[in-house]
Amino acid sequence: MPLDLRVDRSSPVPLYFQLAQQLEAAIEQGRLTPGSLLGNEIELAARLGLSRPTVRQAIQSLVDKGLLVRRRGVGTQVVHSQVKRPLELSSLYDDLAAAGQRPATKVLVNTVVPASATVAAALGVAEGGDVHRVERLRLAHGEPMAYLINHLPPGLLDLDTGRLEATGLYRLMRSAGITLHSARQSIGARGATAAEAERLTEAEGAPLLTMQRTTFDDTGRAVEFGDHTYRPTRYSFEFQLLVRP
Amino acid sequence: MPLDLRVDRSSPVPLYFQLAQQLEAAIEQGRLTPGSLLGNEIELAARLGLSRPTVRQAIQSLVDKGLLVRRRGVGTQVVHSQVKRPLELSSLYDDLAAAGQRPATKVLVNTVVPASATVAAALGVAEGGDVHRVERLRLAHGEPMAYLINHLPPGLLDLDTGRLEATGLYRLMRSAGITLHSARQSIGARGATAAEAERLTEAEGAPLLTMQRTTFDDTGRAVEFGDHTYRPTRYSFEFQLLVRP
DNA sequence: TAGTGGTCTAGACCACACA
DNA sequence: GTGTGGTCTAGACCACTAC
Repeated sequence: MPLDLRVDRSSPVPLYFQLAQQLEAAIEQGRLTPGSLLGNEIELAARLGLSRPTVRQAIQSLVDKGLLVRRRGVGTQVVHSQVKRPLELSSLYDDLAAAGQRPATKVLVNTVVPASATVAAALGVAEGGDVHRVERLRLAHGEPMAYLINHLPPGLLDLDTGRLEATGLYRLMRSAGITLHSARQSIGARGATAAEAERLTEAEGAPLLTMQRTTFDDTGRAVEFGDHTYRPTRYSFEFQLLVRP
Repeated sequence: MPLDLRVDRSSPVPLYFQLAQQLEAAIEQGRLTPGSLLGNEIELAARLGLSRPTVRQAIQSLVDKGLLVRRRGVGTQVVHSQVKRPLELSSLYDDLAAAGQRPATKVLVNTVVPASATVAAALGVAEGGDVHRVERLRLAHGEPMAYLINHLPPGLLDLDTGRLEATGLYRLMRSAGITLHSARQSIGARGATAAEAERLTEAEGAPLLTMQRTTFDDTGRAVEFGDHTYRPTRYSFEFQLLVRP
């Protein structure tokens, strides 16, 4: 049975987007099986009463997501799954909540401090100038999982301790109207210092997973610099990435 | 002075691609400065003798790369730098060579073995069936940096030890006509076992950075499963990522 | 109000894969 | 040869931003 696709021209949602959503849902629900051909663009456009460029735009967005593959002379095929979500700038809090881990946050430090050389360089502010410093302990099922140190430029955000404990930093930023654009990350490992060990209830010298990240908004301004340590027995970085064509 | 843009209609290179390349080069060379407006699409199209959709396609490709930002009612701006390269599926060998680290590879194992349960699940082959197993020690400046264990489905590739020592595994795959599509990665940390410690000239229990990765081609077939350990004093994962809009 | 990007149309010709 | 996606055109109207 052919797919039941239709678009609503009275909706404010763009036509290509409506089509892309329906195709994605069909793939997710298995109504479009991996490896199957989508049917050619011209016929699909005619069937839906759309122009070919509009149909192409819908298909292209799913190709960009890695769900479809196009081959000239062959057709458009559904990728043999394995693809779920590309790497994205998600907060640890949301990741944990999505995994059903009942995350909790304890804000241990929330203050304004003079910027160290490292922080100043990362945020593009003057050394010794004011920056927000936040230190948080992230727990799952009551067990410490990560220790998060973040620095933010002054005046960017109202960092309320209560809200920091109820949600993630990125969610706070987005709801403050900040458009996140890109981030530069470095992931490594090292032995825990005595202070780190105590915070995370590990032994001194125990292996820790570390991440440093600077996040930029769409004007190129650095909006956050994070220095995080994770207990590797409790957390690892899982992600999917697509090969640029 | 306005940008000197031009397209060659006799070239087999698509017009939108020619334009995108020139804009990207202008950004990279600073002839288009961060924050500057690109000028509206209709005028740009008229100036180049192109249609607006073609110009839009060029601009869109740079937006996807994170180099430009479009705002309705405002215009198209060059992002305030910081953006260099998105996360991509590169080989450690190429990364090291690009950083001028004179990488070297010692192939320690290159044979066919029966698939373990883990390998069989990752590659989608029968447990106990034949798979290629490759173990390599990666060195930089003569120092061990990583120990790489890879499994590949049988018959996919001619795994010549000489070529494995001269280049990276991904380069070999691509030159064999395999179209890499996506990969699923997990990055973590743990203490070194006695065997791992000896391979990497570390102490037993020393922190190691670990990565497991399964790579898929565009038909959805798993083409490689890697289990790698890195010396965190010598290597960390550095990458940039873009926020999906 | 003026200017921008966002969406959409109805065609056209070409390059490539496959039988 | 036939069918597919890849590229390109010359318009149109709309939504949002800034003044």
